[in-house]
Parts: sequence; structure tokens; C-alpha cells
Amino acid sequence: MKSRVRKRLSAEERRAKILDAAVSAFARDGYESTKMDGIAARAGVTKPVLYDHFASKRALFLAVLESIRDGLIARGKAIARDDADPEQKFRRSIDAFLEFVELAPNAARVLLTVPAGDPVAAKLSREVQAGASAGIAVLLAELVPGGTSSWRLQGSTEFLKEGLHAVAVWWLDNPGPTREEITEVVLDVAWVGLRTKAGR
Amino acid sequence: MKSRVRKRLSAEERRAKILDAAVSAFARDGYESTKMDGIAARAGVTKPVLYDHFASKRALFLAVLESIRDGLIARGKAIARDDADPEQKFRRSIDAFLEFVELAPNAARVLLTVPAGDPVAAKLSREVQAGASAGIAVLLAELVPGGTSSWRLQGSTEFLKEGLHAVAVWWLDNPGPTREEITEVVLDVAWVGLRTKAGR
DNA sequence: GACACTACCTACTTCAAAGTAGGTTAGCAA
DNA sequence: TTGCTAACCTACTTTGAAGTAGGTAGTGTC
Repeated sequence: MKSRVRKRLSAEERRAKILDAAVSAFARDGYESTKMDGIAARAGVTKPVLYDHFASKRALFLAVLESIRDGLIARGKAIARDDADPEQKFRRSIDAFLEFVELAPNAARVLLTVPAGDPVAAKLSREVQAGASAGIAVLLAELVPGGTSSWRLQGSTEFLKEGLHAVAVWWLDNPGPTREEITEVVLDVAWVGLRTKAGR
Repeated sequence: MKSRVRKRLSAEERRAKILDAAVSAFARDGYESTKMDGIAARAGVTKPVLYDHFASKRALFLAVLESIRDGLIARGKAIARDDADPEQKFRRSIDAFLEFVELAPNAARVLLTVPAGDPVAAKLSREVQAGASAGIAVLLAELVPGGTSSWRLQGSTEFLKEGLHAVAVWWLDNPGPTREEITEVVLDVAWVGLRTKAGR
């Protein structure tokens, strides 16, 4: 039974492979249902190796979230440049987010699924989400009256943010439509408003 | 140590108390983090008594969901009556849902928090949610072109449904505004549309 | 070619929480 | 009073997954 040829990677390579395996695993099963043994198997090693690189399951999850966040920050810079036209700004923000979902579906799933069981992990998750959707709040602040901390603004932000997240998840599960089409759906509801559809 | 006077309730009374304790417990901590011992303590009994009434944690959760659903069905009848004006219909639906949230906050929290860890429990949860939000889909079907099964309709429904859920949860955590005000926020975004706010 | 470093493994412990076996006693009925 | 039913208990087993102890063997360096 010595037929198995062990591949020995550098610490960095192995760490990258583990992170990669963890993203797919968390994306597939969610934080709670993902087992460390499962991640290890995907990464082609055994469990103790995981603990050589990450102190705990939570630490691994945190590292995954951080790598996702870093990717988002890089992407976010592209949207930041100011546009005079609010509609263009709005559309570009939605579209940029959906582009992230399209290009990194696993990362998107992890980002959009807040762990329910572990409060600490949930907090981390929400923090990264908050950073990612800060753009929406800024955008809305210009449109909603009442100052940055008004409940109107907060409520609207919550609605838009989670609505957008839900559409993204739905799109991941039903990958028929193109990104442009999904963007259009979101704009139709939130930007144009349903009122215009009702013969009035 | 015999000072404790045991209260002996009928099966139905005890069952009701357990269900009640379970709703608060699930609402507070979520499905995964809620312990059977904790529910038992809240209900004033010990764990085996729970298992005299419910076969498993899942079965108990299911019973809780069913009782919530029954409450919703009763309430739903009030909204069903047809209104000619789509805006009124829309507003009344949103408002009825928020009224449920206001009157039964624990039930609402349980309904709106899909368990992440247990796939079976998650499925149950989503089914009850789907029933509760079927009204939204019907309502949208009149406004969104393309037939009942079009991706436009599904995407819009998802957006509205989860947006509304998110606002409800946010409202539970930030109970400042009145129900009418929250309704107005939702209508402002989804019915009127943000476009009208941007000087155009 | 020998040494050292560390990636990697097998086989274990720990722990929390679900679920259970079996006995005890309240409360009703005759 | 005597007994039966079932609501309730204490104390246990089971399970499943996180985390660990301690050893083995590739790989670059001298």
C-alpha cells in the first residue's frame, strides 16, 4: 500500500490550496455543515495539516472571508469614480456586484450566506458584508432625505441590500439570464418602481 | 430538598407551553444554537418531557413552523379580498405582513431566519416562507410581463420578498418607527422607485 | 551523504448536545 | 384505600465533529 506518491508542497502553496478548498466547501454546504475533514479531503491532505495552517475552523473561515473581501476591495475601486448621472451610478454599482457574483460564484455564496450557528463567525460575515455594501448606503444617502443615520435611510438600505443579495443567490441557482438582464430586473423594481407598470 | 412543588399539567397544556418556549428560544438563538435543554428549562420541565411530546428537535421545529403558518393563513384571508387599485393592494399586503411582525415578533423571527445547518429544517422553513409570500408573487404577476414562470417574475419576487424580510428584521432590531412609516419606506423604494428621488 | 527542517500522517482525546432507559409520583376513578 | 395511567424525573448512552499528540519521511543545505 505504499503506491501513493506523496506530493509535498511549500507552505504557501498548501495554504492556498486549503483556502481554495475551503471556499468551495463553505459555498456548497454553509459554515455549520462544512466539516474540517471534508475541507482536508478536498485539499488533498488530512485534518492536522489544516491546523498547521489555521488555528481553528473559525480562523479558517475568517481567512476565507478576508480573501473575499480583498478581492472585493480591488474590484470596488473601479466603481468609485464619480458619475454625474445617479442612474448610471446606480446601474454600475449593481452591475459591478453582479459581475463579482458571476466571476467568483463560490466566493459570492460564502459572502452572502451568514452562518447561523456560530455567533462569532456570523459577526465576521456581517462585517465583510457591511463593507461590501457600504457603497449602496452612500449612493442612497444622496437620494433619501433625513441624514445619514435616519431610519429611512437604514431601512431603504437594508431593503436594497438584501433584495440584491437574494436576486444574486437566485441567479446562482438559476443561471439562465445574463448579467445585463438581472441588472435590468433590479433596476426595474428599485429604480423605476413598480408603480409605472400598473396602468397608472 | 423536597420543597419544590411539582405542577402537573395536562398533555395539551404542557405541549402548548413547550411550543411557546420553543418559539422564544428559536427566535432568540436560531435553530442551530438552541439547545433542547434550554427549551425544556424555559418550559419548566426536563428534556425527556420534550421527547414525550415531540419525536426530535426537528419535529419540534416543524410543529413551531406549523403553528406560525396557521396563524399566517388566518391573517392572510383578510388580505385576499380583491381591490381594484393595485397600489392599495400592494400597500395592504405589505402592511398586513408588518402587522404580523409587530404582533408576533418571535414568530416572525423564526419564520424569517432559515436554519443554515440542518438541510431538512431549512427546507421546511423555506416551504412555510414560500406559502407566506405566495401573495407577493400573485401580486407581481399582474405587473411583470412574461408569464408566471418567467425569470423576470421570479427575480423580482425574490428581490421584493427578501427585501421586505430584511426590513422586517431590521425593524425588529430597531423598533423606533411605526408600522405605517416602515410601510412607507418599502413603498417608496419598490413602488414609487428611487428614480423619482433623483432630480429627474 | 548526512543533517535539519517541516510538511504530512495515523490514531487518539475531548466535548457538547441529541436522544433514551427505566424508575417515581401526581391525580383520577372505583 | 387501592390501583392504574401517564406526566415527570435522574442518570445514562450515543454520536459526530473539533482539535491534538507524537511520529514519519520528503527536500533543500552543507
